[in-house]
Amino acid sequence: MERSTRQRSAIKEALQNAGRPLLAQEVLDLAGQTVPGLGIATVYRNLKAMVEDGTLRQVVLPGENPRFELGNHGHHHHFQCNQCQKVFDIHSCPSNLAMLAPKGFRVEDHDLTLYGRCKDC
Amino acid sequence: MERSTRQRSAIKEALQNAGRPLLAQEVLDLAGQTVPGLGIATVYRNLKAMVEDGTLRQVVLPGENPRFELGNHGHHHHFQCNQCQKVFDIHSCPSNLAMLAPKGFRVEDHDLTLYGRCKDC
DNA sequence: ATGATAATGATAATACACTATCATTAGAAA
DNA sequence: TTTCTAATGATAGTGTATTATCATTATCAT
Repeated sequence: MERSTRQRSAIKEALQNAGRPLLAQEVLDLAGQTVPGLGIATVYRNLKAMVEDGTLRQVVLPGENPRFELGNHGHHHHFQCNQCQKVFDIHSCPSNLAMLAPKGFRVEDHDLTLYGRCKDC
Repeated sequence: MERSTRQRSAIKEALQNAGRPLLAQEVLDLAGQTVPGLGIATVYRNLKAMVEDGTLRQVVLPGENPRFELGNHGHHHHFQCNQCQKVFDIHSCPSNLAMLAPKGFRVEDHDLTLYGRCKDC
């Protein structure tokens, strides 16, 4: 992570352009259009490094492989399309979730995933 | 699944007594107290069969291996303790989640996980 | 432009949850 | 109790996402 490379730029650009969390394989497919021959090892290496330095954040949905999105978003949730399986950001958030927990349980955080049809499906 | 065995009974009993979703390994640990020598293959075999016949349901939280709980609960959500990692049922459910989705997205279902400290931690 | 070395790409290796295999054990019908 | 065979337990095998290895390439300070 000391030198700037075409590969790393293409990976970050792919995430920016997509505007939604991408699987490692999706990153390879998209960034690979900019940098032909891009290797999957390079994708994993850079995704990992960018998560560690805070550039990216991992998005893990139930039963799914990790996805990656830019790390400069605030707290938000996700929507997964039942048809195309793509994941989208939802920038609103329900309140009062803490009161759902049983007595004696302290709520510190939450994860919410909505499922349905995206606007393209 | 045609004969009744001590192993299968112990597995189902472990889930009933726990009253919360268990990992396959947790099922082995608990049911293994009733049936010494219980094998992990038997646990997986029976969990799979019981999910298929509806006796059990799989509970998958983000980044976690599948857990199993009795299948006769209605729609509900889960709470995971940040300390002991155990998962508990939450039998209430927030409403109006559908309105969180962007225009053009149709919401059909949702998953909610609360995180924090359970009453024992 | 050159040299030092970080980064890449191909692919072998790893990790690990889960499944298949198969000899042995044990339900349950007769 | 005998017999048939489903079920079990030990363990080898599998699938697959991710990581390590290493020869080669390309960045960038000089």
